[in-house]
Amino acid sequence: MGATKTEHFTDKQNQIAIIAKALGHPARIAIIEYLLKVNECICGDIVNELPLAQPTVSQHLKELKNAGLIKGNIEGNAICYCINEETFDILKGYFSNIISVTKTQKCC
Amino acid sequence: MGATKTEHFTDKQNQIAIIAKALGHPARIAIIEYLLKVNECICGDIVNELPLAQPTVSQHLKELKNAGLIKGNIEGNAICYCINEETFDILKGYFSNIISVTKTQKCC
DNA sequence: TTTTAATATTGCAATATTACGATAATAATT
DNA sequence: AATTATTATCGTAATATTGCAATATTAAAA
Repeated sequence: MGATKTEHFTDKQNQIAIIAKALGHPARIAIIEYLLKVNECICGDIVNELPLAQPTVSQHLKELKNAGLIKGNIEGNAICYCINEETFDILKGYFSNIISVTKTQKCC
Repeated sequence: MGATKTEHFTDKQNQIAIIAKALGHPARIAIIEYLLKVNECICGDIVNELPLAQPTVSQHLKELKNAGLIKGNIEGNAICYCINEETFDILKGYFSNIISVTKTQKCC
């Protein structure tokens, strides 16, 4: 025991959870906000911006990329990172739907 | 090492991360979707719905409540749970802003 | 081709999460 | 008062995450 019972939930539930989980760390939120500010940048820029070591930043970037929240394009020996709008659209749509349903409900 | 460096990030970044983290598990997404379907319910209903033991469900409800995603009202010896729209509004607003900014950007 | 620059990966310690059996707490019911 | 119903808490094992030093990888530059 201890491992998440992924197989008992729907693909959609797992998809939303994976994306949300990737955003569930302040460093990764800070990376997203930094990308939003500078449009695009390389890993080293983020290392200079955040109070974290290079391997740690690299790991956070990997998780954001795996969840589809950012894109990384190789440019010479560096990698250019930027936000992947599509995945944020999925989230926005998901939460918009939740809000529209709750508007018709009355809470206990 | 091992602990998140919360103090190095802004309150807003930590707030969004805490909410996202609470949604970062398929069981908690399933609980939200069930509440959305039935409007309100008690813990035992969720235990019957999900393939998880009662203490596990109780723990997940606690995390959702701590993050402000659900509300729990005592009704006799049971507790009536329902979605807390306000917190989802925060998320929707946050992601809407991200999307509107990225629309003006060009990715690498 | 050696050096430099930029990232990724490995390995590991510290910490956090997940899940559940056992048990406690609380309030209604008998 | 004893029983029942409902939920929370405790304790613990299994697993996952976080962070970083050391090292590897890759491609440009000297």
